Amino acid sequence: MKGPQLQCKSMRSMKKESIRTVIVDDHQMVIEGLKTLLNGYESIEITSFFTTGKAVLEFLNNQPVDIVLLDVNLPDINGVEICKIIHEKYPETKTLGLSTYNEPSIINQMIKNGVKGYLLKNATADELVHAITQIHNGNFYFGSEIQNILASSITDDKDAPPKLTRREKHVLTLIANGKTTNQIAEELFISPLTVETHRRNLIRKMEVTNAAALVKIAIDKNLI
Amino acid sequence: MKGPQLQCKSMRSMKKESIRTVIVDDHQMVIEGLKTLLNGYESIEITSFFTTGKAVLEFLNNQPVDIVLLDVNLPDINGVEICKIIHEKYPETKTLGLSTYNEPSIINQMIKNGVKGYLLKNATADELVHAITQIHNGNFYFGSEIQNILASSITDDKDAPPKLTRREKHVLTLIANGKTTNQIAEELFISPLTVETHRRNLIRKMEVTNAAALVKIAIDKNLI
DNA sequence: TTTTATCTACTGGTTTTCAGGTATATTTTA
DNA sequence: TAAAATATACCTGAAAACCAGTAGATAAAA
Repeated sequence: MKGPQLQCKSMRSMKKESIRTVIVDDHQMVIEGLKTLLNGYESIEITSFFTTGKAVLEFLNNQPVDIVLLDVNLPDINGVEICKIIHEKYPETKTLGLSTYNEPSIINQMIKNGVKGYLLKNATADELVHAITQIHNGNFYFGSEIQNILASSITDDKDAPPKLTRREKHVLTLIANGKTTNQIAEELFISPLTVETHRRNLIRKMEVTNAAALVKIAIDKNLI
Repeated sequence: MKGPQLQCKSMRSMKKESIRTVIVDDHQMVIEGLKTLLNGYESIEITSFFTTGKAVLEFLNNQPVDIVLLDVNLPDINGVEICKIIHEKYPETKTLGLSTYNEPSIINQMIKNGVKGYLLKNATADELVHAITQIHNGNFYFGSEIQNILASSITDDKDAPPKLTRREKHVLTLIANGKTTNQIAEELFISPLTVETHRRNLIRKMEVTNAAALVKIAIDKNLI
């Protein structure tokens, strides 16, 4: 399926229309790696690269870009947030998520925020190029590992965000810090009985049996 | 068992003697990045690269290597372990730790296991080369960020490993899973009273006041 | 403007944890 | 081998957590 569909595209410009791609990653080594991996592929042009979310958003303000290779863990802005901003402000620009770890909840959030594909950083050059090409053609691309992760996380329905209220999150944080019901009540200027209620609701919502497990699950789900 | 490197043995005086370096990282992108970054430097020769700990240990069995660029997070063997093995079996070979995150406890363990230097993956090419050169000359090299991390972690004395026993770690894990003292006792075929003792010792050692905080701290310190 | 969600508060009860101890057999280490 | 660390076990009593149900006051959403 690779092959002679290159020239049929009814090009807007002359030559081969290359896919304008930018890289966002806070690690120089990864940036270099990506540049090297994509070096031999003429269809893809690395327009620029950035180590912060702020920088790439500024750039997009002035320059049209086809694909953003977006690392999830950035120093300034969360990758999930950047994803959202990009797709709201620049609907033409497509994002391909990249990360080291395979956290279903993050991937899910990225998808909700409009990411068009997702790869782990151990991807090969071919896989990377394939992903970029697919996404540029309006398709989605998720590596097989990612698909497995997503599939299992959907069937399990596990990382479904249990929708904690603001107050509950606050109480949860205090519980995780070792505060007792009475201490929490003092701190929040409410009755210990109320704190008990929140505590109960947290344990029920998170489907656990005590505070220790509650804390663990909460951390697992990045709620703290 | 490979033959054809025999004649290279006595080439100290030929040109500049290059530093035989191997890369261990499970991410293709990082490997490519490292190769690219080190490309222009003739003094450093990337002999080979690996994506697993097992592979590099096998290689070292047959080939002498000066420097191992060692990622901490590998799929099979823990980077900390590999470090230890390498320095025990191949004292001539020096390791330079590489990782994304700056976890003082891990860096400390690596140092204990003989690592000669440590860099974050956002290091520049110059920094990398400088580190490799320094280490090859018998010095240590730790990036300024790492030094800060180590300094603060020493003064804070915070991540001091509270030295949990095997049994205590086991109990800790079960507590984090929401098990009660009695359930744990059943599972481990010991008296609930014993479990209570372990629980109390855990809470004392970790300097917290209850199980919820215990779980949080334990996760923070990567004990679970 | 209903309806829903959230925060708040209470009663009454059971279970679990936490903090002080003590103590013995086994394993590790110096 | 002697000493230290570890794993095991027990006791008591107080504090805290947990369970189940109810319900009023707001605040947000339909």
